[in-house]
Amino acid sequence: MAKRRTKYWLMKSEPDVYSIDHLERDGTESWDGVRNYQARNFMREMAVGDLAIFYHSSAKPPGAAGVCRVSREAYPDDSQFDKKSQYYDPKSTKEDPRWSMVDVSFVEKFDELVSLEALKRDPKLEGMRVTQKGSRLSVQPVDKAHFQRVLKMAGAKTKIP
DNA sequence: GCCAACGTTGGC
DNA sequence: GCCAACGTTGGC
Repeated sequence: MAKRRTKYWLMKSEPDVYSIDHLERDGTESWDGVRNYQARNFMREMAVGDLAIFYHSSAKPPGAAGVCRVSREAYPDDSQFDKKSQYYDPKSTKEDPRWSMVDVSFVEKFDELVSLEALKRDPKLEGMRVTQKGSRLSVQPVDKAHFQRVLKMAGAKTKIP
């Protein structure tokens, strides 16, 4: 079977809730709590080995903080069945779970955050979703060229396939 | 199937 | 804290 080409993504997290430092500490974490269908569908397209920019949202400043790797493909998000969770979804059933999550593993924390402002300013990143006004999607695909460019701006050590 | 009301995201 | 830009919900 032909190997699927690595895809590239961007995943947003509020660092007050879960930051790249938390992921570095934990090594691997399940990406739960996504409650947007478009974002969920992107997670369902992910495969083990895909790489993602770990993006800090609602931060000062917001921006790209590091890199993580998909280490488990999409499976049901437990929090949708947990009545005590803020992510509980009474309309979801075990037979047909509505929400999915993937696991991600720590790859690299950038020496310095590449701010959203810097991303917006760079002509080579024109068209990148996260730089567009009103882009709220918390999980989004990134062109390989854009991904490489962000790594370069960050002075990242990660080499991409 | 339309659309108004409401809720959320996330930069500023 | 504000508010623009959506996405979702539910009445009709």
